[in-house]
Amino acid sequence: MHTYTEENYLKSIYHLLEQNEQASTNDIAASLKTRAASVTDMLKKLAEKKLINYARYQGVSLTPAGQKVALGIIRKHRLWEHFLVDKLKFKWDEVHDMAEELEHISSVELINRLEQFMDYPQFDPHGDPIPNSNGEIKAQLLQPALALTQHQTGVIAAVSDHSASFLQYLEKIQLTIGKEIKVTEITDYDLCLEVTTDNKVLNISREVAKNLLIAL
Amino acid sequence: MHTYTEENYLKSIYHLLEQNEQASTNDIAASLKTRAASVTDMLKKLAEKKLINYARYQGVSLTPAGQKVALGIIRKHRLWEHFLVDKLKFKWDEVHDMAEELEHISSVELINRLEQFMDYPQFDPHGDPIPNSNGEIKAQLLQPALALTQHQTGVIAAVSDHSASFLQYLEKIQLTIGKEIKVTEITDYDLCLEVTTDNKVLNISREVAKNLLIAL
DNA sequence: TAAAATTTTTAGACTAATCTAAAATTTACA
DNA sequence: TGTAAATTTTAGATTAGTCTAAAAATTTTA
Ligand SMILES: [Mn+2]
Ligand SMILES: [Mn+2]
Ligand SMILES: [Mn+2]
Ligand SMILES: [Mn+2]
Repeated sequence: MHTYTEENYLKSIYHLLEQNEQASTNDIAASLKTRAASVTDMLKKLAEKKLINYARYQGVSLTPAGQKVALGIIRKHRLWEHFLVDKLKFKWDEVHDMAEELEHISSVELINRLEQFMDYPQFDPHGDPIPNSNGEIKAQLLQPALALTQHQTGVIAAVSDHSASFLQYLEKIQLTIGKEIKVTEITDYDLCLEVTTDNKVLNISREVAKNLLIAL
Repeated sequence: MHTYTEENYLKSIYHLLEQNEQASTNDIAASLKTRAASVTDMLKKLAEKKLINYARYQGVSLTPAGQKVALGIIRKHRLWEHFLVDKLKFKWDEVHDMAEELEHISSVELINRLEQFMDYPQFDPHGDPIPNSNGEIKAQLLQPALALTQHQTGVIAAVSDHSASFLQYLEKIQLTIGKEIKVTEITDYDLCLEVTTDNKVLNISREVAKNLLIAL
């Protein structure tokens, strides 16, 4: 169908447009660890195949066809991550690189069976929603823990930093998906939040609170 | 480590040497659906990397390093096939093409966990032995059902034709792995064998009997 | 054992994806 | 508003893997 590389470009563009409302040539290059000149070449090719809308110097958007491909890859990535954690007992910080390979396994039937085998999970190990087999994805209503006011309570639903070091840190301090936290104090002078969970009191930096997403 | 293509060449050479004691340039080209000229190029590259022993016009053999890579790919192929049949409930004639892709997923830890998840299976769905994580593989003692004499009994252990049509036929007549069969009559004039299994009498052609492997 | 047939290798070209360096265009701001 | 800075595109090369056509080597066979 499409090459491994084309799939990665489409997924990358999708993710950039999720956050930035803009997917620039340089941003795509950075996210794929390649060069802007290479990106321009590929954008022409993807436009030729009607997977993106592209005009020189004007940035890109995904066509419905391109969006469908991107969501198919994201669906596979997240279902495989769920499998690795739920069935093979990997930790949530260990699965991303394996899923980067597994997401390109072409069979749609395989991924549908895998989904059934795991009883139709709705979220991946990092709290991200899993698109269904029609490419439909539930928008999540989330806010950073940083936005919580004093004495407010919330449930950790996802993370916005997927780096292994951040995930390992959260694991260590036991701030994982599903945990309820209460902001017991906000200290202005040292930029930290005091949160309480499981009757334990923790101090987390504003940087950590920014990347910890709370269900609305 | 090695490219997808290099891995396929090594696996192909391994399988050819299993059967033929010779892996010719043309045989490799046929098995990989490519051209002899392309094979020669790749053989030079694999020799450069010390994965095969190669001298112009003299054919090839695998070095210990090449053998190890080949067995690693075969291990992954067979474990994934077992997963697809045992856990995802695919039929034995449906899994080969998916395994051709999955065998190139690089993580060794992933395949070891998958093996553990399935309780260390010894054989894939077609009766082929699964190499262990050290690349050791048990040699199977098998003979074609065709070699059975009248009134002799044997257990079906594997197949030597892996085509979907052959596997579907065996499924239909219920001659599957593990079944005990007894040769009740050998008819010289129409080239068929009469076999009895589960108190049912079946007639199978010599071609089918040739590809049905019996444990010794 | 020499010609014929077959197999294998070489030569030269093509595609997908990448790169560096330079040119073109857009954006920022003095 | 015009110059400087940043971004993006083009030009020209490179690498892995593939191809066809032709040459070289081996094997078969008469
Ligand atoms: Mn991931
Ligand atoms: Mn994830
Ligand atoms: Mn197979
Ligand atoms: Mn098999």
